[in-house]
Amino acid sequence: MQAILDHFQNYLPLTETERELILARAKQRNIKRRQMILQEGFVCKHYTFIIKGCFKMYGVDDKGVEHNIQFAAEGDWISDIGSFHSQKNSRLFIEALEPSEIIQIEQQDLYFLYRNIPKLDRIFKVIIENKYVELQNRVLQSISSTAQQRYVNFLEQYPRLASRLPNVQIASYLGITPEFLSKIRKDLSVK
Amino acid sequence: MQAILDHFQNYLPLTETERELILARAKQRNIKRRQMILQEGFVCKHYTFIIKGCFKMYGVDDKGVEHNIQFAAEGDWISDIGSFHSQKNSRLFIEALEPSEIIQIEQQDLYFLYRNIPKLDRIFKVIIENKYVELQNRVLQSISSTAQQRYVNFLEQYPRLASRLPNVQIASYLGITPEFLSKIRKDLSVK
DNA sequence: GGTTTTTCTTAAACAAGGTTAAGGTTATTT
DNA sequence: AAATAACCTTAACCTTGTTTAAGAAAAACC
Repeated sequence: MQAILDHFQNYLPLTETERELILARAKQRNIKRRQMILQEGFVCKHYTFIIKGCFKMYGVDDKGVEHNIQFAAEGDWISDIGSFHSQKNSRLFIEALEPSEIIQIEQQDLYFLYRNIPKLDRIFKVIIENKYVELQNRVLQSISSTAQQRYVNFLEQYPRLASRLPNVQIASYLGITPEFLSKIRKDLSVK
Repeated sequence: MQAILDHFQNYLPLTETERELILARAKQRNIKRRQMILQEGFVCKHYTFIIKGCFKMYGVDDKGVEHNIQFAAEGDWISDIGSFHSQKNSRLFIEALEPSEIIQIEQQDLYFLYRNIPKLDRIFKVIIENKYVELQNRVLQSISSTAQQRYVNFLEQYPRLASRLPNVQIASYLGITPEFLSKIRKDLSVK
């Protein structure tokens, strides 16, 4: 549980009282591989912080194909922010790709923490600003680059993830078929 | 200038003192069509709020082609958040598509406001959360839908923007050529 | 109000990426 | 340890989107 305090303290120092408030409202869980912590049609009840392991967040199209919106590993947050705040049903899934350890905070608890620790507004503002910049780069890539460029870029930007994830998952993240990714990898290895 | 106070007060009420602090640090400007408020190779100095008019934010690839990352009109904020906070050179441009009126806050002034009005952390956290959700939907679309679906979706989601922008700009935003957008429009009109 | 610049469209040839199907390999599960 | 399921690759064929070029229509500028 110390992990989440350390995480916050990377951004701003916390007092002993603040740390206690947070710990009282954060719950630790173990998650099995393939287990889902959010499913389409349900409200996203938690902000989830990953201590260990790896998750994917994805949508499923009318043909039943999964499309990976995001990966998250140690030290990342994952949740469907839209559903979390609006309390409307999500159209997304969040699923463990590995056996994982997480810390979860429920919506009402997080709101309580925001009210009692104003610092947390700042911390989460900065966290999401960073995620926003990342996502914006991804949008730019997706409208301006070929699949091969996007793949090479993914390898450079997330080497740890790349070596840890099956190519099927990476292909889904890049918006291409596994077959085409296979071709790209062949082309790259020939060069 | 009242516009920016109204905007903040959509999120949370402000005291008279807070309103004065904000006004003292926000500067109003008029911008001509085609004028740039950010260019590649420069640091993004301001958070910009749009009172009237419309802007595009874009990157330019090695062939000199522009790729629109984002449009922003009345009531929106626009800035290269990454460059703004890191004070590193931006790789993006922000350019007026129409004669516009804006309010700008410099980095040091915004940081001053954050320090003196903790509420603003909350307000900007919520603003960027909303923008994050929007962007995430766009990523999902871009990895899961055809150009035609993305165009139809754009028309539905941003009807005001769609009728206000030239198709060339929309094509750039969708990640397709103007020629292909033209074909899509023809196909849609035949149905 | 006329001129220049941008915008929109069409079409043919081409490239990027998808689909289907099949076989081989590596992980997981029991 | 065997059996099942997931993963990776190849290749032929098909679809989606790009390129190039050219002409018409509409805006913006002076």
